[in-house]
Amino acid sequence: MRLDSTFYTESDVVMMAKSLLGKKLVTHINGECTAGIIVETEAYRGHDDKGCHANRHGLTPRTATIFGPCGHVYMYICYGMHPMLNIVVGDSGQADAVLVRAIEPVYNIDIMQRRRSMEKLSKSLTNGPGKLAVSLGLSKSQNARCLFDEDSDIWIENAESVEINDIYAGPRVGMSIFVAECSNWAWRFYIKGNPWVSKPSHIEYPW
DNA sequence: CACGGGATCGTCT
DNA sequence: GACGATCCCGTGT
Repeated sequence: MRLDSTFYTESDVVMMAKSLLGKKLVTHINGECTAGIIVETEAYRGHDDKGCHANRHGLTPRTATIFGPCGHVYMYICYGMHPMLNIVVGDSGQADAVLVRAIEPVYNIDIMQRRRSMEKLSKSLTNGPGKLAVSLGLSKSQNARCLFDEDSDIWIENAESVEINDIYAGPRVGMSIFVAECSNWAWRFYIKGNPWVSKPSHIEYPW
């Protein structure tokens, strides 16, 4: 059962980044269904966060999706080749989004491996934002897709319940600590001890 | 396992 | 024309 529009009415992007942990992310692309449990996320907030595309560039053709309605997907290409999956948070005009940084593969894992050209199963299948997007068959063509439309090719389902004590928080990845003070914000969240998390953080904040 | 460099191109200046 | 919310592979330990 895909989560309906009410799940996406949470307007606090940091709360949403934590709520998404333990949820099942499902795609149905080219007739192939694959899924993984979200184990790592990052929050990006438009109005005061220099790490957020919407803040750095304002409203442009690319960032328009972030300024659009909640529950839609913001896909963009990083470093010219890596697709990134984000979930838009907040009503139109509120330019916030959650980056999905890692999933634990759970359904049709062999198909996910094929998409990544991986013969043997290892954590490298989905322990990074570009990797998980490719494993799920996602590309920029899913940009602005609605997660709660019944005929959408990507959606989210309830799966595991994650206690607040099982969540770690730390600084986001890829933010230069010398450029902006928001690089210190502990807006990267992951399930404590999960082996599919993208990279260990040396500065971790248990609750 | 840690580190470093190269790949590669859409997007914005 | 420069710059990434990254990944992969090579090298060295």
